[in-house]
Amino acid sequence: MKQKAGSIRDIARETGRSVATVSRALNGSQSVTKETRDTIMEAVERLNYIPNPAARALTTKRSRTIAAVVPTLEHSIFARFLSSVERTVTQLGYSLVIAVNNSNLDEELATTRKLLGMGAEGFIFSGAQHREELYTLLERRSAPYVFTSCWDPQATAPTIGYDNHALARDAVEYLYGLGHRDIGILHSPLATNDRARARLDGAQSFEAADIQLTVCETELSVTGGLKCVTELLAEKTNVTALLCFSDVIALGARFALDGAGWRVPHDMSLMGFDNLEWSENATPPLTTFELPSREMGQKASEVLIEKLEGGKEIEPFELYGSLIVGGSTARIGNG
Amino acid sequence: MKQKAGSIRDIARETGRSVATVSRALNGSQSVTKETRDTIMEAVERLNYIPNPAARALTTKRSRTIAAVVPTLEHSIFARFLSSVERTVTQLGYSLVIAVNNSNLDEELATTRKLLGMGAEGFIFSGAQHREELYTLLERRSAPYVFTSCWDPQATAPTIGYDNHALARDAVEYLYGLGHRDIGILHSPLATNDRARARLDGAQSFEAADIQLTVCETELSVTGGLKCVTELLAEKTNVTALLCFSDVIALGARFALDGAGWRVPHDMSLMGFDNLEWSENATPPLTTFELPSREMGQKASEVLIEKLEGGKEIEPFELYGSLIVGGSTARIGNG
DNA sequence: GTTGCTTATGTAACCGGTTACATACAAACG
DNA sequence: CGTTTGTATGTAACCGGTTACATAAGCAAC
Repeated sequence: MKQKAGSIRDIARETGRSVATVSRALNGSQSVTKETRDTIMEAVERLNYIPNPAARALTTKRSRTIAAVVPTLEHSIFARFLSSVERTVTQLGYSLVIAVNNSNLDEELATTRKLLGMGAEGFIFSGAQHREELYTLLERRSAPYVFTSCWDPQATAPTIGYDNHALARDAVEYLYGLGHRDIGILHSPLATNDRARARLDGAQSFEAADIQLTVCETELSVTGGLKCVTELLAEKTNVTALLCFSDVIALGARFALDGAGWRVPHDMSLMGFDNLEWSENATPPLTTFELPSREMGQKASEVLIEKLEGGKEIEPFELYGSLIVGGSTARIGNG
Repeated sequence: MKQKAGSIRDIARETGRSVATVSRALNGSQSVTKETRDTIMEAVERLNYIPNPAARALTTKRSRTIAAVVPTLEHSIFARFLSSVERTVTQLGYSLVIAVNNSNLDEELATTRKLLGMGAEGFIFSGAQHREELYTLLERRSAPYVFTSCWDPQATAPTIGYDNHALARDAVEYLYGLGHRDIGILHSPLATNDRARARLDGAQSFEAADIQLTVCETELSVTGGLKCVTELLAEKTNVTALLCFSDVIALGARFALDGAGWRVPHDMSLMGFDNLEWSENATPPLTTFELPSREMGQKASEVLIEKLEGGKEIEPFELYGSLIVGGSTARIGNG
């Protein structure tokens, strides 16, 4: 039935060496004759031996596993980020365990406990807002962790990400610069997401006597954006530009505008956040922010692993988004 | 520095019981007095003890880890699938390790070897086309595995998925039924993807004397669809309907049509595959196939875990897609 | 009060690696 | 030639759980 997977002692017996020598050969210690090593490797190959990871982890106290906890997998922005985490982690000889917290901090805490109990050594979280117990738990186990998708040097753990507040402020400034004075802001739910909150705060921090912001909270989805804009258009509105804090919402907004016969950017400027793949291909292409998700995934993985390998302290690291100007925004009056 | 995480012997010492009793209490054996159990649990709580997963895995020979190997994480269709795998696996007390093979079978083989060496017990792959060595490897370690996103009772491993061939054939039949005789087919690369191949074969298996298929291979992306259709429109074409084997490609196609001033469905019918979130919200909504990704993720996880727990053999399982008729396709002449 | 049975707990072996320390043998040196 | 030094390998303890088996205590039955 379940044949016991060959152990290091089988290889030792097979080659007439001791387990210590086999172990050394496998781990590339240089105090092993080339000849011995070859004999051993040949047997390993032939018997298709794979060292038992649990046994190895037990002695070395290393599982070489990184855990990433994200709010959801349903949005490509996280998929893109995770893809880069996966690549980096794999390249460095680690594995990636992925868990979803459904934007629920208590669920996140429980999940993290499970992940620790599963052997995860380092943790990547989204955002800087978490349960106190989470920190206690991780610190007691001295597991390093970082926060991503945000930038805040004061946070409990090192943040590896971009400054949502500043980016949102820049977005408003950009629209203001084009002459827009009455701007609609579409953001995803604030309750469970400190990044959304930071963006909204950032937008509102832009000061000008004659600016007017109409804020609308909606579900983070195409449908959400669509509904929200449909409602907005139903009432008489003076809004000349829509700033969506996610391209997904912007796509919904775009559909709503199309459906109502509003032309972009002639009748309404439209701006997003994330630079998803479709954004640059839309007609007109969407003005949006390119967020450094890939760099973020890579950097977060690297610093965690450096910390695990060399004990090197993790420093917060700021990444920068860049404004991508597409044809979906226009100077007012010039639409 | 790295304080040694408390062990079961610490709990034993703390409570004045033996390690065996502590272990029994933790694992819910009923031959432990309620009183003893309470004492132990209290100490566990107080000292924040988490059993060492490696030690546990070493004796029980169980890691409770499932691995999912997908071609890429960059497409939401996989994210949606994985999201459901993650949920199911977590609910059943397992963890999910995710690996990406970049649509490369050799990379997949190497990755799988690594995952085995990391302790994964069960495997979920995409498609039914893999290296021979993969099967040998998994069988030698008697690790159960399933193929998803396809349906083929003859495959090397149980398939949990839908019949791409039949779905594609149905799609062509549907368009034919609307009067379309000259249909453009946009599919993703065949070389590395047996699902794409099955869909194309399925489309071509629809027999009618007067039907004409124009086949075009393109990258699986918005840009891919856009380029492909732009080229198609550049030359004079009689195609009246475009069938895209992915909604992502269909979105690119849609942008190309918009850009060239072709109205959907008046000048061109457009049909996709996947039913991504934006599809139903587009104006007009996209005609597409809803693929049961979530059910697939759930089912695949369940059968693997049942096999691991109870040794219950895994049976192939067919899931069904359903045609979603949107306004993007119309009877010819009625556009 | 001896025997037998049940139940709660303890002792110690074991899982499969890694590694400190011991050993054996060869080359180098005086 | 004896001693030193260095290199390749072996022996055995250890990591932190689980569990077969041993033991002890409690209780009923004769």
